[in-house]
Amino acid sequence: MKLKATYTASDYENNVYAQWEESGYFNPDKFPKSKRVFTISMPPPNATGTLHLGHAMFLALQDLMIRYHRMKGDKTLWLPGTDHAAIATHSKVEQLLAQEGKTRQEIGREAFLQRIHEYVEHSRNTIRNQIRKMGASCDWSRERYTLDDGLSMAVSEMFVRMFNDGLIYRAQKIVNWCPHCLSTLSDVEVEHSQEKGSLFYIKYPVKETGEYITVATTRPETMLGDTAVAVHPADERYKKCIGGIAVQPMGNHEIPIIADEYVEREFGSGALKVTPAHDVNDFELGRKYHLTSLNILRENGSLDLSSLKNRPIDFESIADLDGMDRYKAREVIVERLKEKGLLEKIEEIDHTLATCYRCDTVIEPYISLQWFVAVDKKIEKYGASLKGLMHDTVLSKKTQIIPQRFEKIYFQWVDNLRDWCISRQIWFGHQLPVYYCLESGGGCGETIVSKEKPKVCNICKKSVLRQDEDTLDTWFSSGLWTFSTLGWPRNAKEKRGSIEKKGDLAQFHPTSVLETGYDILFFWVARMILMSRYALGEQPFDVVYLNGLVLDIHGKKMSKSREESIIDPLTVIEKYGTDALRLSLLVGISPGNDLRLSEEKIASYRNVVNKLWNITRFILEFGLEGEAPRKHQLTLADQWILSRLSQTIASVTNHIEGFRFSQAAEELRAFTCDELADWYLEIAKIEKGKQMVLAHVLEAVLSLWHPFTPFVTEIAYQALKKSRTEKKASPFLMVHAWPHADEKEIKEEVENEFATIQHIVGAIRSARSENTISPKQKIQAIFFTPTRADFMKAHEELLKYLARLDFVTIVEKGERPANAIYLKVEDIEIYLPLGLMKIEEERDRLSTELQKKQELLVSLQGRLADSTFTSKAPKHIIEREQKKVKDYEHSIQKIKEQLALLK
RNA sequence: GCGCGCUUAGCUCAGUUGGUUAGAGCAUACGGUUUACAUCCGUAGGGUCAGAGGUUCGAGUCCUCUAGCGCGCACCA
Repeated sequence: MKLKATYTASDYENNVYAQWEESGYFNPDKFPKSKRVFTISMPPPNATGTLHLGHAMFLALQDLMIRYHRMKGDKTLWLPGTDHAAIATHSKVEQLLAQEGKTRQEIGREAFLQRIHEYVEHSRNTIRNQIRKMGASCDWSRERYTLDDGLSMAVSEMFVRMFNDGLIYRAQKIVNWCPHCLSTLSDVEVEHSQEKGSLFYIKYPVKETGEYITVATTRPETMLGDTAVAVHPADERYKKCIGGIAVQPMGNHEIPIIADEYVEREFGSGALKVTPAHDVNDFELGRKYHLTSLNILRENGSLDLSSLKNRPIDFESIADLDGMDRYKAREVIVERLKEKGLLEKIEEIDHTLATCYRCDTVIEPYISLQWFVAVDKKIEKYGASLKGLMHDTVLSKKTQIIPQRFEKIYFQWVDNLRDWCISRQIWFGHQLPVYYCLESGGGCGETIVSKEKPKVCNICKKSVLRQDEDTLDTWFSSGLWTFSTLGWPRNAKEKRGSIEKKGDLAQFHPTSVLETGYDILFFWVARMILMSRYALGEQPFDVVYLNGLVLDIHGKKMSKSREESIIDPLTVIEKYGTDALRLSLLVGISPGNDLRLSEEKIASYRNVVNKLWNITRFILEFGLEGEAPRKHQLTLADQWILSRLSQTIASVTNHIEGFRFSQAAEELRAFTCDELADWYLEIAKIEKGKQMVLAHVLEAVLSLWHPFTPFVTEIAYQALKKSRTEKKASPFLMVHAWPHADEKEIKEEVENEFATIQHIVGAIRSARSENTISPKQKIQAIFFTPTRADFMKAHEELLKYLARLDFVTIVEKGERPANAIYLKVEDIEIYLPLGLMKIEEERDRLSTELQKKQELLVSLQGRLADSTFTSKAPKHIIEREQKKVKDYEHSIQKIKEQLALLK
């Protein structure tokens, strides 16, 4: 195979992926003998839109782990899929409909769902192909979708079980309502943002005294639903009004003035209007004081005054507000209050605004009959509540979170969790497995919770049953993801209190690692823990690795930033290759910390990929059918690279096991570029007989890189394979054994000796550069070494070549040359006698070095003179410092001598 | 209000259990057609590790406080 001089990823990647996929090695069933199992459930991308850099990052991270474990010989499953993402998909398709001038209500539930399914099928295909573009080696044969029959069945099963255990209930409560999505939202789906807003001070006449009581509110439109005014019982200002009647001026509604310690005297006017139907706290007050709840909002956020019609108020004066949008109504009401002289003032304040996480619409607290998961209720079987199970899973380290600081955040959230509202009023999703026996059909009104639609009511035996039209929170089904995808409940049998798993569920659950962005820790990770502990009594995963978010160069979320700063994965893949993109998302990052990605960074990793390519090209051009050198024929350089390779294998493996992927890659890059390419391959150009070592090192290096840059390494490996006649080659690098760190190859002495060579060469190169001696100009060098003349002689040719020397003299004793550049490496003195040398500059250089060394010596001597240091520091630290003192003293002496010679 | 994170070279960021003179990539400067790679090679410059205090023989690393930035949670209308 002839390789091109530069690696052009787009020429190869699609083809390589197709070969991998066709080979069947993505499927763990191909590895029946493996004992250890490694599983990742892929976080299902939404069934909307396309792949963005966040996806690219998690795909890169997970594929890295998956490929590493597969090469290690583990039975490795990466299960892909997509999430129906109820509200997100729903509103996306509604938007598309709107472009055609239609609404979902017009076309009806059936037709609308059909439209969604068509849309989802199309975008799922797009997503699948984009996941392939990233090189993700997931098992497509096990791909799942949250609305699959099996997964839908799991959802119903879970709902019924939780209902039967009393963990799911229906109740009338204040919920978060999104007037745009026309649905409830759970607490996590509400975002709180600090905004500037107006606090309106409104005067309510007090009936008894004819005076006014001023209330403060940010939402004047809700005053129509006021059923009380509340003050603090000890507030002197209002004491006399307590028990009286205030007149809500919009419609002259007479409402009681009550006292409760909940009211903060310092905030606003110290008096609070109570609107039980539209505020959580007011709802509580309403319950406490048996106040009426007046719902005055429609689902779309416009005013609904029907509940006021038959009340003793002046309805006519407000009738025109009916149907008006909440914000318009706010303006109108404020205007009218102004006219009546009842608006005391408007104060600008900072307050928190609750918005929908999907559409940014301001949510309304809304009284509604909804379904909830009880998180505090004790479950007999476990002797703990769902909240307790969630807390325990992380506390007891059944699941470990990386980075650890998120454990604290997790606990804080779990411990403050309130019951989870799970019913949604949208059409797309899992319809609740709840049936009502219709009274209108002559039935008893019973609520029946059942996986299948019952034929008749189990109480009255009437058969007019209607399924609840609501659908479940999308995170309810996502919560089951780790086990519903593995065949739960079919693969789990409960026997005498314990659960017996079989099939995929037995093999792959609990999964090994859950890797996702920290932004869905609560939405998803916590819910999976809840569901798995409840359904299976075990954690869904042993480790949670949380990645940071990908930001643009300005530090903004890509999803929220301006168009021009968005990097599209497909575009950069086309330009730089998938491997380069993957590296840019894997290196220089740490878990839980955000990443600012620039195109320059991707380009720089494209260069690393290209380096790998050229290393392969160079080695292959050597021809690899050489004779294996016997051990004693290995040169210093050979032994050195083998030693360094083993060290690198050990270190990279260790870092990957410890989830320090960035460090693993950096060490690998340092080995590959700085040691293998810059030193060993250069030496290979003059030392012959390196074929076996080169092939061995190349194979190991490609293997180590494979989880990071699967494409280039696979192509290189295939080329390597072709140039060898070795029988035992693997069909793909993807399933090649992970390199083994051979401890016998690690030789400290060899590394030290080679380091000496490197230092000598480095010193000479540096001196050459400082004296602007062209690299092509060969110079001569004199080495003075009383103890290492043999060593120097042995490596004379190497030094000549690397340091571009034409004449070398090695002497053990005698006079030092005057007027030469003086260098010293360990106990080897180097003199570069040169006419070109500038004496003044050399003197400056030596003086600077002398001064630096002297300063270091003084500080070292000070440390060693300190008895607390010598008595408390460990022995090896002290010895190291003592050795350094000796070295410095010697160096200083030599530099002084040399300075004297320069006169 | 409670909590978390960040602050290290011009830029983007690493830095596991405290221990050589704190690292990388990019950028910059200088020099280079050395039988892979100019997507290259060699060399160099560049840091009071945000500030103050503390623990320690020793702190970028541990503790306390302060400042700036970012984020999460939270029912003050």
